Amino acid sequence: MKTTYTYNYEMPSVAVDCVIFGFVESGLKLLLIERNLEPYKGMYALPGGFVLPHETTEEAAQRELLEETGVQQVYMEQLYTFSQPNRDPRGRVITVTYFALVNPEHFNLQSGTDAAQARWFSYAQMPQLAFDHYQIVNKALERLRGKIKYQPIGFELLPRKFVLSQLQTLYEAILEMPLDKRNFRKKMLSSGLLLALEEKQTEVAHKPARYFEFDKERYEVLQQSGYNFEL
Amino acid sequence: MKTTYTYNYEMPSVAVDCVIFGFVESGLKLLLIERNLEPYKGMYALPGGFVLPHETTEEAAQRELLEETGVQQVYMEQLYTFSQPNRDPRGRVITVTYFALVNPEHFNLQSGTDAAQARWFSYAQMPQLAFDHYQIVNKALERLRGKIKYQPIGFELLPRKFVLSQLQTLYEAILEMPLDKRNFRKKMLSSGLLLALEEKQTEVAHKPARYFEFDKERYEVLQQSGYNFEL
DNA sequence: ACAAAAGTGTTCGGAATACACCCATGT
DNA sequence: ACATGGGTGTATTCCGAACACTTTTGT
Repeated sequence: MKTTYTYNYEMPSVAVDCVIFGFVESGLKLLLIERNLEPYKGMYALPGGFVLPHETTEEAAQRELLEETGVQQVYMEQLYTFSQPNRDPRGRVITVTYFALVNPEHFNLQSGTDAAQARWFSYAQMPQLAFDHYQIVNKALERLRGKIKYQPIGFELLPRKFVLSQLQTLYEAILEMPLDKRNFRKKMLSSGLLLALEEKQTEVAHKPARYFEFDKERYEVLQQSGYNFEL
Repeated sequence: MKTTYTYNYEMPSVAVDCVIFGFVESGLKLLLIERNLEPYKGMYALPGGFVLPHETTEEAAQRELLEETGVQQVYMEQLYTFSQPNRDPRGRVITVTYFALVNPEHFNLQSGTDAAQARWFSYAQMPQLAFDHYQIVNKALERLRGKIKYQPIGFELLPRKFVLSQLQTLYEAILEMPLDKRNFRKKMLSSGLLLALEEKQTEVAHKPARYFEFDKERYEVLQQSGYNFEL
């Protein structure tokens, strides 16, 4: 049941693009790919591609993410749909964008794969981007900042076990403001979403910190009963 | 520079659908249109249609809203993009949805126009809907409820001048919970976003209430300086 | 011993909540 | 005079913000 259709430049096609955030070297970074095809060959762009006939846009985003970076099973959420008629010089392309939070533990940019062309950039050091991707990144950042205040999504960016100061550094990086250590700990610990592990840091030149895990099951239970995480 | 591309599969087409909320007869209602074409002929559905080649999805939504209901210049916001491959029996249609808040003052369902087939329904009395429109309505309600707590969008649903009890009734209808009168007034008045008018109600069989206006300019100024409305 | 980050409590002010009666008008 | 919704103040509780010192480890 393969069919061939011809269409002229006026018909929209539908693509997806992903804004992938990672917390790398204590900073919030996003993943960009160097384009090796025209248009915008050689420029950096968001990972993405066209939606296939049998898949939802969500599935397309997951597939592209996997193909281009090797990452699977990440927190992903629909961001916004961009539809300026001239946003792609090849013709009318409407793009449904997603933002994803990846945990560096499950992630390695491997040479020899498609992901080899991918690099982490901080927002400040980001190069000029292809298409309207700069706009998309801005929208994603806005959403991430809004979201982190009332949903515990920060954990998606950290390794499974982490230390409270890492979590605080992450929040400070996203919100771009310093937070008070005692108040931050108080709020996090009292949320009941952190599972204290026995394990502590070793080989650090200071008092070793306790490791914690995010208690996802607990969060889901609490959510059912109308609980809402905040800050 | 017209180009022709060939694809091996059917390309999706792109539509828009609008969830239009109105505050009618002291209740939150949404506007549905009876379909007079197959598929789902005779069923109710959200107003919407296909995106034209030269317009953004936002423009398409505004245009459809105007064509089908005669309303212009309303608060409108992108909601979500739905892309289940089988959501439309005619073929692959991806729909970008919007939600809109209309002020009944600027709005009349006129017979003799396209809008004649439109009717207000409360969520509870809503008939079965065509396509996946029920899902879309649920998403819109969720968004409306989330949004009204931290953005002063309630005013978009009321006439230009209104009375505080109307505003409270509206909030109660959206949030589906009773609110304390004194606390509600305190918060609203202290927000600085309400402009007290000299005018009061007339011909009411009780103490006449003062009219207020939403001070939109003030809100925009406050927003610039980092202010955030809440509840 | 020193450097470096972990860990810990209390005070204060402002906001959220709960709550009940008098007022102005039309009938 | 009565019914109807408009309009008002206070006491209490809870939460966010500010703030400094001791502990544990490695070097």
